Amino acid sequence: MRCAPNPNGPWHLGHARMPAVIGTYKERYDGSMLCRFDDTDPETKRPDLDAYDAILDAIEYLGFEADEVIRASDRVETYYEYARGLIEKDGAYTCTCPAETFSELKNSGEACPHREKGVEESMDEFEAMVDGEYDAGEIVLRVRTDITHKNPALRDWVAFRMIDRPHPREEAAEYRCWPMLDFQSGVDDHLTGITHIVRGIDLQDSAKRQRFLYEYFGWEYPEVIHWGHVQIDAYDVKMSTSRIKELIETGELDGWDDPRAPTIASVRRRGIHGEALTEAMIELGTSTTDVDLAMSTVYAKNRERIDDGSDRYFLVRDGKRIDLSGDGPDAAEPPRHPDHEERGTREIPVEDAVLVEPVDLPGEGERIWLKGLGCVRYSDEGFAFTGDDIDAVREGGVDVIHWVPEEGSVPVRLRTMDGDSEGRAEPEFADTEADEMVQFERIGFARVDEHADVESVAYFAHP
RNA sequence: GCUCCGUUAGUGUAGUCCGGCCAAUCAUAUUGCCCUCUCACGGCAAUGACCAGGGUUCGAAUCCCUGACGGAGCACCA
Repeated sequence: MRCAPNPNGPWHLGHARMPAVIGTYKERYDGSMLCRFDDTDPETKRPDLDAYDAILDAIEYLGFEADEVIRASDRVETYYEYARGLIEKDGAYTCTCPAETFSELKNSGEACPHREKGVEESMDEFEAMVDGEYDAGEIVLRVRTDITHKNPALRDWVAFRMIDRPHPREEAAEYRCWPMLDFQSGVDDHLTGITHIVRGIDLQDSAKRQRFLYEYFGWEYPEVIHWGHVQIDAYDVKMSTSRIKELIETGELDGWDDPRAPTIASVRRRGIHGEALTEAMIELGTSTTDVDLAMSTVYAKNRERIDDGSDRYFLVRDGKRIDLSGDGPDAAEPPRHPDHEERGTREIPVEDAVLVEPVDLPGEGERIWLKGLGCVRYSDEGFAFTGDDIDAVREGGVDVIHWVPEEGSVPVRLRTMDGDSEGRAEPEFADTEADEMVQFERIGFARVDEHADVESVAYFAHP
């Protein structure tokens, strides 16, 4: 099976589906995965040189490795060879009709005058195309199918066209005559021994077009299935490479890994495991209808993977400072993980003030339990220890909240899909390492990104 | 306009090919209860679907027809 990305930019979340599915099938049926970069359009879908590696990296993140990696732009001579073969079989002809003219003829089921030209003339003109003697738009090589086919999409489609702009890859910069997807992909699928093709419904007619090619060459067409588009809830940004690129250029997104971007790089930075994404993609199946993937499914799968390993910390966002008085402990020592006593406890020293989230503030005169520390009563003087024991909580009268000490807590920027929020975390949060997953109690899981002098940065993964 | 394809709970999915075992599976979501010094994890429960109408049949989510709705292609993009 093959994954045939166009390296015209880093991947968005929808792209994860292909490697997820074919990687899973490959493992299940002992198959092989080819990653073929279909980079045959230096103009409209111009390859991005950084994207080649970024895509391979994304595949690895999703939990797979391609058995073989090839680039269509390295194989142009091969495509020329098969084009010559096709012309010899009288299966293709050069055509100088302007696109619009041909389109009108085609739609009324009429052949253009070039269709009847001889093999020799087409061959000569094709060689001239290869030699770059034409400019873009002047000439194309068409596959002779059935000009009266009831489906207009299949009538004499274009196999090669001229492109003036050099390919960004140095190795391919000299070519001016480029194959279209249907030709290139069709030839490659056969040559590389692809047995099963999975692709989007937008390419439904592709298989039908390529069958004409396979017919001429006497090849057997692979099994092919088409799936619908994936949309993901939870994002305001449309899942489109060009759209995301645009938003980054205008500065509305910080980059491909901005938490608001529906990209692989983004969820990766948030600490979502590639395998969680893969599993969610697998469960979507391969139906031809459009599907909506709920991010909550991805989160649920990720939570299964990270909950056990994520130590707990307190983070207070937009903290409100409250004085603390009365007779209480000097420090709280809550467990690092409620299910793993052996990991020990955190130490949170407290002096005479704490920060709590504004929404957690109890009403005047009411009690609240500062987790790990004790019960306090709120008044205009601040919090005062009441000396109640934990039964106050067990009996249901007092809510438990998280908090941080005013002294010693560390500033944290929490980057989320809804924008950044600022807060302070308990002192030991400073000891976590970049890339570590933590759970901010009563907030959710986050990936530690960096500890800088001014503030620490964490990326919010999910509740 | 021409040509394809699809429609099971909020979301995804199983079942549809070979009609009965389907008063429809599983996951996720939501809600409630239990556990708990987190609104995590875990346990229990509840909610919620076969697009519509005809036909065939003893029997239809499953077969046939019509309609509605949705998607895709008809590019010198992939």
